[in-house]
Amino acid sequence: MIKREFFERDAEVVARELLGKILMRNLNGKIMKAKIVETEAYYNEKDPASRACKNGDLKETMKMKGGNILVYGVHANWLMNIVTGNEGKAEAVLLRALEPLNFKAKTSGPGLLCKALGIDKGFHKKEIPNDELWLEDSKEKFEIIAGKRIGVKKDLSRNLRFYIKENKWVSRK
DNA sequence: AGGAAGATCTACT
DNA sequence: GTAGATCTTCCTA
Repeated sequence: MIKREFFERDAEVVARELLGKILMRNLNGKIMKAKIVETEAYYNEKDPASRACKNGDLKETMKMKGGNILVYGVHANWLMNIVTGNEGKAEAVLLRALEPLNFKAKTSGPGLLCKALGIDKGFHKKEIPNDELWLEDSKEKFEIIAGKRIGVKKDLSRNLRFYIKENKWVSRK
C-alpha cells in the first residue's frame, strides 16, 4: 500500500511515479483493480490552465497537504486529482486514464474513469489511502512518454502529461 | 438570481 | 473531424 507521504513531493515527480501503479477501489464490497496509464501535473502558481488557479474551494484544496483527493467537476464529468506537495504548495496530479485489470468498463479518459469507479464529489477532500480507495505498488517496467496536456486552453510551455508507451487505454496518442 | 466558462464525451458526417 | 449536450463552480449585479 502506498502511503500518503508518497504525494508530499513535486507534482511532476509524483505524476511520473504514479504510472504503472495499481488503483484499488472497494465499491460495495467488490474490489476493483486498475493500472494507472496516464497522468497530468497541475501547478496553481503560474499555471493558466483551468479555474483551479482562481479563488475558491479548488484553490484551497490544492493548497492542502499531499495525499488529499480533489474532485473537479467540468462538462458534466467528475475528474479525479490527487493533491501533491506540502501544505501551501497548491499542486495536484490529474488521473487521465486507467487500464482495468479485473473488470470491464471504459476508463480511457478522465471523466470515464471516475464514472467507472464510482468516484464523485463524495471523495473530495478525502485522504488517500482510505477505506474505499488506495494504491498498490507495481514492479512492472515500461517506457514513459512526456507530452503537452490535453484539452487545456492555455497550457504552459512544459510537458506535464505523462503516459505509458504503447498502452491502448491512453486517451489520446 | 443569472450568466459564462471549463482539465469532456458521444454521435454523427 | 466537428458540433452539441451537459453541469458544477465562480463572478457579477
